[in-house]
Amino acid sequence: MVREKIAVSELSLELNPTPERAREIQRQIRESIVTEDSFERLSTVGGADLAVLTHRKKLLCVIVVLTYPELEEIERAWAMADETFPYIPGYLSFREGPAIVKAWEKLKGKPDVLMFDGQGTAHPRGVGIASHIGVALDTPAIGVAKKKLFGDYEEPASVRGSRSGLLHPKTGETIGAVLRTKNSVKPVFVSTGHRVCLQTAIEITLGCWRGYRVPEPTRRADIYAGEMKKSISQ
DNA sequence: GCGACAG
DNA sequence: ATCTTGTCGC
Repeated sequence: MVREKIAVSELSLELNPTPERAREIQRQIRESIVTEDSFERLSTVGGADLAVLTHRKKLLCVIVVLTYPELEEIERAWAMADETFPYIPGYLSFREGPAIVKAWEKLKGKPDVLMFDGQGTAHPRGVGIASHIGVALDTPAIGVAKKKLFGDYEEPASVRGSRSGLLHPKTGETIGAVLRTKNSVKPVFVSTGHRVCLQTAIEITLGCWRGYRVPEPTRRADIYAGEMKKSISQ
């Protein structure tokens, strides 16, 4: 069983996989995704985001850790990784994963749940970045994307907290939720990453609200990544 | 062949 | 993601 965990981690760290290889990795990762709550406590929430250093061909990842539900920052870590994979819809984790894992390893304390700027199970093959990295790190994770990648849905009511199901186009299975985090503002797409059920992922997303559409963990990480990028490229 | 298409 | 000023609405 220990051997298996190590094997999964190695899969996630594989760089520059061919399209076929990437699909094979996703098939295997998918089997390890846990869609039910599996964590002891929920007193901290982490948020990860990246900035691209185009000229240096590097990806800068920042992960912030906030207390929950107070949302007070207790740690911030960052790391840079070479840009070894292009952005291809459906394969985002292969591009951003390396930088995220490096930043994760720099954290003194790991958050109880990690929030990603992207999909979890709301993915063509059920393995969005939140699920892929969540499994690789074997940590609770949720996906909160600003746009849809896959699935059918109806617009949720305009009042904050309203939601509608994000369904698989073929099977009709619920793969995520379209959630209104702020009145009269475009909704976000929430889905299970790993070890957190959809219902809990929605609750956490709403619990991380500080008045903006994007929840605090990811929003803060995005701000810090942007500031760092600016100071570095000057 | 024509749209859709996380960051 | 990134490039970018003003502008419309609550």
